[in-house]
Amino acid sequence: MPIEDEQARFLRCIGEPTRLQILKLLAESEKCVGEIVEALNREQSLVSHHLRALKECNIVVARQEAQKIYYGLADLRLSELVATSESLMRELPLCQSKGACYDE
Amino acid sequence: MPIEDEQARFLRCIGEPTRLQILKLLAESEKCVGEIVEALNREQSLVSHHLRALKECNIVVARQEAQKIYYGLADLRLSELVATSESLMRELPLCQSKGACYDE
DNA sequence: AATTCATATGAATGGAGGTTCATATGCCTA
DNA sequence: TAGGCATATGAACCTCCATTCATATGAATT
Repeated sequence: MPIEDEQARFLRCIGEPTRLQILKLLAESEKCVGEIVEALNREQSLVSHHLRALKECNIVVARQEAQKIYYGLADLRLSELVATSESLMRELPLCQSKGACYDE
Repeated sequence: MPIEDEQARFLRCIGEPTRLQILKLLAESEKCVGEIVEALNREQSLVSHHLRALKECNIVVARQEAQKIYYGLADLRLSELVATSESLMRELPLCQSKGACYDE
């Protein structure tokens, strides 16, 4: 199977709202599961499932400390990828011509 | 809804194998539907559906010339995004430690 | 106007994956 | 070793979407 299959898997792993929020959190600093759960206000099992997906794609690395497990970005360039994709999306042609889009 | 929803939509639009192939083709130069169909050896309707998706995300722009419709990248930085995401994926930690992965 | 070429559209199907619920694992303290 | 805290796992459900098939639109040529 061509490289595009793996690349698509990689991009889709990043391209999920909750996981994007997690990645933006981890771009600040590594965090344990409980901190992520609190910050996103989502179910613990949901966060855990997403962290598993990110880990399987090697986007995130885990470090255990007592009961807690700290997650961090596997590579600093991942936060750049997230940031540049966001700014690029905002600047796309039709977006400019139609005024305000992608409001927060 | 937060910006992450739109960003996820944008990244998932790029993160599909067939669409990635299309984007890499269009990174060379703009092409009409028939050329893309021939290059990818996929059904015409499938390519058309994917071009529609890319266009709705403003990733691609269309230009009509007689019966043919030429598609091109909406922004040159999109090909950079595709390329950097591929090289970044290849370099991720576990990938290095486990030897060859993402073979073509 | 009819036919052909180029592309788009719509419905139907099948599969992948996000979310929730319930439960399991594992580490720590008393 | 019991109990509680932190995280992971599995199944079930449901939605989204990639693909195919059949058909429609539209432009060019005769």
